[in-house]
Amino acid sequence: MATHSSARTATSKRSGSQLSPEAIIEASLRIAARGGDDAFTVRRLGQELGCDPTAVYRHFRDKDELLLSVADRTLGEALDGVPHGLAWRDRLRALAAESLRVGMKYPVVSSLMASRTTRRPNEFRIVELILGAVHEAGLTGADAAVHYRMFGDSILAYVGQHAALQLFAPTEREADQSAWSREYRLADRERFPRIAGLVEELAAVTHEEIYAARVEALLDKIERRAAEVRAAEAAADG
Amino acid sequence: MATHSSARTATSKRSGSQLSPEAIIEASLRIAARGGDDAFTVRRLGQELGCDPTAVYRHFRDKDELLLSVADRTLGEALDGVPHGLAWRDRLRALAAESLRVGMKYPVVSSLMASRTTRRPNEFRIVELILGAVHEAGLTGADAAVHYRMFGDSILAYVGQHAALQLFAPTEREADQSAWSREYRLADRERFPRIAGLVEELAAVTHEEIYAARVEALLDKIERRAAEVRAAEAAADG
DNA sequence: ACCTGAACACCGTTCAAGT
DNA sequence: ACCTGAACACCGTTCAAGT
Repeated sequence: MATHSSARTATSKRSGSQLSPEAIIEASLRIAARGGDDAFTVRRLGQELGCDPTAVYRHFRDKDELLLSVADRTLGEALDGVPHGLAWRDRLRALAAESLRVGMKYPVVSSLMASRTTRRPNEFRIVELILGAVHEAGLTGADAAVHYRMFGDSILAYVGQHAALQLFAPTEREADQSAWSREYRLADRERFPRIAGLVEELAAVTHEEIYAARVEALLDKIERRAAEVRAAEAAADG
Repeated sequence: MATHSSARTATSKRSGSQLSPEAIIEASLRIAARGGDDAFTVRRLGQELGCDPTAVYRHFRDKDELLLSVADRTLGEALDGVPHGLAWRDRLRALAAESLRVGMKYPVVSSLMASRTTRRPNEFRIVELILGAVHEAGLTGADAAVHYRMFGDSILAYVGQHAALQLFAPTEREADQSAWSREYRLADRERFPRIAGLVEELAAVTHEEIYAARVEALLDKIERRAAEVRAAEAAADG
């Protein structure tokens, strides 16, 4: 009896099952979605799994390797939200929207992945999707490659930026966000006439508007580049 | 004599001068530019200043307040690199280039600022510059505000993304970066035909090309939106 | 008035010890 | 074969004590 007493006091612990990479990834997603200061710490993960924090190192070389696996899961979740049968522009638009939605669901993950590649299956699927879309738009070869990177890297950066903001302690986030309606409202009209003249408009801009403008800028660029190439080829042929 | 012995053994310490916010900011810039794992830690800063690490808290409420002051200095450095007399497009292009250059000079700072505002003088100057440029492009009111945010936030996100990548330990950065020439080269041709077909082009894309495509996409968007508004106004007038 | 330095509550990770 | 838990080398920050 004495030998089981510590297991007794934490009845949720272990539940008889062995730890597995799968279980660790799923627990990571749960705590990442729950948010908070310790949204993705090894100790919090051990708590969620009901085991010693360091047990994770039996299944993943280090926390970074776990992060990449977890992140690839979130990429899959975003991908699954993109409907089939859309034309290239709507397909990329949907991918951008899903990436933001899922990214905000697991902000600690997307903020850490803003400049990373998972090099795992779901990333391959997303790359294939974007390459298919830019091909459908009319880009080939090096043009397709550059514009794929432009789109993919930008979405990653935007989502990571949004997510990092959400991770902030509410008080600091508020200070950063309310800058437009507070500090900027007090800007010296002599030195900063443009700011002074647009103070109301600057305070009224929403994240949705900004994200839409960013995504549309990228889609427009792909479309225009394809038109440029077509025009050049027509000129060469004629 | 005994009372001075500890000061003796560290002759570079204090050098008689009081600590000041200025001195702390400049020391922060020096260690941030030098890079490394402890590029911006309180302990490393104390070492650089030749004083106890916690002395910094006499002059800044916390590390975040110091970060914002340091970041605003880097914004000023970027701004000073933008030549006068350029037309709006070249002015924004120059700002984007200088932001990247300075951001990579202090990667630890720009990676931390990717989703932040400093709410300090040099940020006001940059906002004024961008607003002036979009106004020159032909945007007014809410359009000017949204497209300013689109441009400003995107540059911040791109530079932060680049900087975060550079901060990585070389081995991990290499793994992430070489993905295109390693993992992706091994992609299954059946499942990922687009990737397989563009493997060489994907591996050959440079950061400079990607950054140029991203920036030009934003500039094009501003120009096209202005043209749209002009066309709508002409239609309403005629 | 300002700086010091021990201390606290955290991190990720290692490793000898358990089972 | 796998997990445990003490320990290590770090963080940012607080606070009583020095000068």
